[in-house]
Order: sequence, then C-alpha cells, then structure tokens
Amino acid sequence: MSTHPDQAERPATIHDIAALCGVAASTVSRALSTPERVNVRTRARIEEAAAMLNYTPNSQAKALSSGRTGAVGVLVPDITNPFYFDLIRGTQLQLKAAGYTQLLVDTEESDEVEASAMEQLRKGADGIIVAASRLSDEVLLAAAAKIPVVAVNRDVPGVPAVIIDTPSATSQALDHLISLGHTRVAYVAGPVSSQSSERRWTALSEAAEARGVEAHRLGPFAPTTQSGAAAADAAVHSRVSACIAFNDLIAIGMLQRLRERGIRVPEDMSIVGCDDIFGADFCNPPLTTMASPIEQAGRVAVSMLLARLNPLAGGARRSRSVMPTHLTVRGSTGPAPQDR
Amino acid sequence: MSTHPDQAERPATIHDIAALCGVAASTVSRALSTPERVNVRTRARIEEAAAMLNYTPNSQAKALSSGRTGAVGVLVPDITNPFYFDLIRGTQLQLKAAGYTQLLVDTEESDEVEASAMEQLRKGADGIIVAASRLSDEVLLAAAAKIPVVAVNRDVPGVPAVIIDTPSATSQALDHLISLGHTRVAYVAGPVSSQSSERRWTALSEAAEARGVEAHRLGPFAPTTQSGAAAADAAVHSRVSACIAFNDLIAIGMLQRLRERGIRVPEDMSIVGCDDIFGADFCNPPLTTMASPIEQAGRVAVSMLLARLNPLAGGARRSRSVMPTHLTVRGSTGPAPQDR
DNA sequence: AAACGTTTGGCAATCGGTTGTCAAGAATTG
DNA sequence: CAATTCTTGACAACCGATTGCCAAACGTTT
Repeated sequence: MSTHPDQAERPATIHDIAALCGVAASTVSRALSTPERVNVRTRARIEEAAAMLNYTPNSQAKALSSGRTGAVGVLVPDITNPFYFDLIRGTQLQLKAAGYTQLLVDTEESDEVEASAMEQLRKGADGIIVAASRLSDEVLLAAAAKIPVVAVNRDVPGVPAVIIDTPSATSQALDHLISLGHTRVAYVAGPVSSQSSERRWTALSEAAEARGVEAHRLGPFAPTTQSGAAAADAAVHSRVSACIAFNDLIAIGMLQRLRERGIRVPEDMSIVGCDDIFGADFCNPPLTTMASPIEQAGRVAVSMLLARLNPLAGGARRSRSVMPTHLTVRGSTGPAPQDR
Repeated sequence: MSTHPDQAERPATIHDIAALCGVAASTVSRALSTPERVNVRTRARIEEAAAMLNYTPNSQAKALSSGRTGAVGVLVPDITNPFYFDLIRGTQLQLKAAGYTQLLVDTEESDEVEASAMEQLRKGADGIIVAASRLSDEVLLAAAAKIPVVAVNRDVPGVPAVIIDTPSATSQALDHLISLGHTRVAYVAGPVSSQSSERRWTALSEAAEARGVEAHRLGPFAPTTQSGAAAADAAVHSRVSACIAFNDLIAIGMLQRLRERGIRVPEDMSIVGCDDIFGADFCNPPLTTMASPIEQAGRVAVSMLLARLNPLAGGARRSRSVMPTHLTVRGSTGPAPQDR
C-alpha cells in the first residue's frame, strides 16, 4: 500500500513504544502523563523510545478517553473587524503558551450561528471565550452551565467576563469635547444587540446631563465603515458639532463620508472613535479614539478560563476583570465651530 | 452530581438513540451516515429519535474511528496582518459551508513554528492550507506527502497552490509610474523568506530593463508599518522618485514616515502598495495599490483541498490556480517631480 | 525470617463512534 | 410454492489513548 512497506509511515502510537520497550501500553501512558508513578529506569527507556519513534500523542484519542480536548473555542462576531485581531492574537498566544489549541469561529454577527457554534463546541472544546456575544442573558447563562465560558465585553451575572471599560472613557471623551467648546454631541450607536453600545450610551447621556450639554442618540448602525456614511449624514442632519461613535469602523466611515461632502474634520465636526484599531492612527485626519489593551484582554480571558479548567493550579479565580480605557487624542477632534 | 439527576445532562449518543428505537447502535450509525442502506421506516424512527434527543455526533469519536477529523488547519504567518483577514474569512466561509471546522494557527513568521504546527496538525486535521509558507521547498514537499496541503502564495512543484499574480501587477504598476514620468524606481522588498517578494522583484527588474528605467532594490524589510519608516528613509536616501512596496503595511508605514519628514506624497515621492488591505483606501493620501480577490483566493484554496480529500465528488482537481491582480490607482502616485 | 507497607506495572474496561462480516427476513423469480 | 437474490440489521472488532483495579516485586521493620 505504501511505497515503503517496511518503514512506518503511520505515526507512532503508545503501542509501538510499548512493543519496543517490552511493557504494556498503559505503562507507556503513565510514563508520559504521570511520570512519578513509573520507575525511573523504565520511564527513561520509554522516553527514549518515544523520542526515537518521533511519537506525538493523538489528540483525538486523548480527548475521547479523557474527556479533555485541549482546545478552546474563541467566538467573534466578525473576523474581519480589526478590533478582534488583537483580541484573537492575545488568546492565541496565551492558549498556545498553555498548550491549548484555539478554535476560531466567526459567528457572523448572528445569535443563531453563535448558539449553534456553542452547541458544537460543547463536545469539541474544553471551554469557550465569546466576544461581544449576541445571545440573550438567559441563553448565555444556560450555555455557561454546560461548558466553561468567559465572555468578553458582555456582562451577565454568573458568567465570568473581561469587560473593557469604555463607558468611563466615554465620559473622558465627552469632557474632552466640552473642553473644546462643544455643547451638542451625538452618540452614534452600534447594533441593538450590542450590550457595550447600550452601556456606553447610558454613561454618555448621564455624563452629558450632569455637565449640562445636549446628547443626541443616532442609529443603530452596523459596526462597519459602510454604515459610517449613513451615520455621517445623520450627524450632519442633527446639527451636532461632535460625535462619539460606537467604534472606529463607523468613525472612519464617517470621516470618509464627511470628506466627500466637503465637511471638514475637525473644523466643522469633531469625531471620536472607539477601540483604536489598526488604521485609526493613519486615517485622514488621524482619529481621536478610546484605546484599551485589547490583546491583554484576550490573554486575561484565557487565563480566567484556564483557571477554571484547572482549579488545582491555584490562581485567584477572578470572575470579572475590567480593562482600563483611555482617550487617545489625535486629529479628528478640535474646537467647536463658532458659527452660532 | 447534577442538580437534575433524572434529566440527561450529558449529550445524547448513538447508544441512547439505539435504546430508544430498540435497534443496535451500529444501525443508528448507518442510518445517519449511510441512509440508503437502512430501511426507510427504521431510518425515520431513528432520525426522529435523534432530533428528539438533540443528538450531535461526537467529532472526537468520529475522528478516532474513521480517521477523518472534519477539520482543516489554516496557517498564516501573522494573524494581525490585515492581508490575512480576508483570506481567513474566505477559508472560514467555504470550510463551514462544507461542514468542516477551521483550525487557525499563527505561525509567527517562523519556519520552526510552522513546521511544528504542521506536525501537530498531521493527526488533528484532514488537510492544511498554508499561506506564505516560510518553509523550504523540500520541507514543504515532505509535509505535503504526509497530509494534503494547499499553499497560498507559494509555488513549489508538487504542492497544489493558489497563487496571487502580483508579479504581473507589478509590471502594471511600473507602467503606471513610467506614464507619470518616473525613471528611477525602487522596489521595497519584503522578508528574505518570502517567495512572492522574490518573484515580484524579478518581474519588476525585468520589466524595468525592458522599458529602460532604473530599478533599485531596497530592504529586506519586515512586513509591518513599523519597518515602513526605515524603508521610507532608505527610499529618500536612494534618490528615487517612486517606490513599489512589498505590501500595503510597509507602504502605509512609508506614508507616515514621509509625512513626518515633510516629504510630500505624491508630489515628491510616489508610493505603490500591494494587497489593497483594510486601510489602504482611507490612509493619507489613499494608497495606490495592487488589488486581488483575497477572500476568493481563500475559497479556492479550500475547494482545491476538499477536492483532494473527497475525490469522489469529481471536480477538476486543479493543482494550481492563479488569482488575477490589478492596479488600483488612488492618491499616493502622481507625476514625477521636475527638479532635475 | 516473617510480616508489613509501598511501589510498580499489567489487564481490561471505557470513551463514541465506524465498519466488516454474516445471518435472518423480505422480495423477486422460476 | 420453492429457490434465489437482495436487503436489512445485529454483532463485534477496532481507532488510541486513559484509568480503576489488582497482583507482583521491592524494601523496610520488627
């Protein structure tokens, strides 16, 4: 069947090692997973044989018999949204460091796809990290009861979470705009299913009231540059002098649209984005935005999940971690126009 | 152990279905995987029971007994490089449509990480798609002998590949620059291990010679915006009036650096990028670049791989597919300066 | 030297499916 | 109605590990 019948084309198994060493397969298994329970000399022989045969444990078989898959699912609403790049990279690095495999799934901004992915992963992964979940509180909670889940940017009591503290940054952004003389500000809302959009609006409207400035709400808008065009038109129509956008994609889309319409940024209109994604620093003008350590958020999420999976390893087992956010001022915000 | 001892918390297995229908587990397995070999009525009962129990096959067990994992590994050098976003999305969509799971791995631009990931995936996946492989021809060929591999942007005889035809676009870019009056052009090279960088330089230098213009080679540079700064300085020093960069990341980095140094684009220097990544259209100035259907490239790669995995399904079993590339002219290229 | 406790290693069941083999039953045919 | 073919479904081995259980071998203590 093979070109070299006598040469083992097929990956080595513990049985091959066992045969080579003259021990039982179970001994090999123990020697490799519970070294202290096997005679030093035997173990040495086994390890030598394993190295010689270039042995790699079959993860499928391991998963089947042990129940642990060594994989963690990472669910994001849209892979092509740059915001998730850093998050994905953070989870990837941390997971790999811990010897886990990352199963990345794009849920296409759909709660159904998300739910089915979770059901799928229930057997295919040891745990799940879900970013910006579109699921209802109840469904998410139910899912978390079946498989360890860590949510990112989604706050549901009972579900461990990493929260990126954009609401507080929103207030900073408002103060920044107020200090520039703006008195009529719009919040360009994200998808209705986005909890963070909701929380940000709450923070913003409260802060605006406390400071005595007008806060309008526009949207909802899809978190893409395309919908930024509609957002820009809405903003112009609402006669505000500054906008705080749900995220940088929308903000960048607004920048483009305003430029097309001949509306100068920041002279005629100031724009604040959120996330400090790739591109925020080199768009035209560079975007004032709310930045947070996203990659770190991914790493923290993994740590929280792994602490739950391996309780023995100690660890504070936090169930909630808040990532700080700060305002990064660039060129898209400036003094309010004086035309009134 | 559970809060509801009488309720099946554990996912249903074929044995549960078999018990419910009064048939053997193997019959259930056949009914679900080889429906035509089971009595219609029995099959209907089984399917009904499966639906009732909310049965999902255990992929681990399936993989173990059948040898097929239903997963495909996708290896990219750097997840945070926007170029790969669309590629990843293309593979993800096409794989999901075919019922496969995508295992995404960031090889960190390292041939060693890439090789070990391949070895790992040899048992954990049915096939591998590797983008911009850093491996040597021999190693890649050896890997392809062990597990079906489709390479993207890597041309090794014997390894099926999807090639993005940037060399021909490079000539287009050169013609574009020549028509603008440029006579001294630099190629800003990518990593030495990148085959596409090499092929592009070959195409460019030949085209330049044929057209009687000077072509300089700068670099190598890492494919990041950071190294674009060094590239910009090198370009200025080499006194060329136009640059064709290995990719958009470098080009965008150059744009930023040139701006810092007060060198105007395109008045003093024209820049051409490659890939038309996210951001290329809204940087300042918008980047003239070589665009190709990257997402489609991902989909084609998956199709080629799956055709190999399931030969029965027919399909032309192409072993090489070339994706067209065209020049997208934006604001970063303009007439050559007249100062000489 | 006997009794004891402790390692150490092998057997076999198990995870949840797939698949080859084969016999019983149904359908078709002569 | 009997013979034959086909269909259908049950049994059991197997994929590659893990793991509970038990017995053999070892060293220690009295």
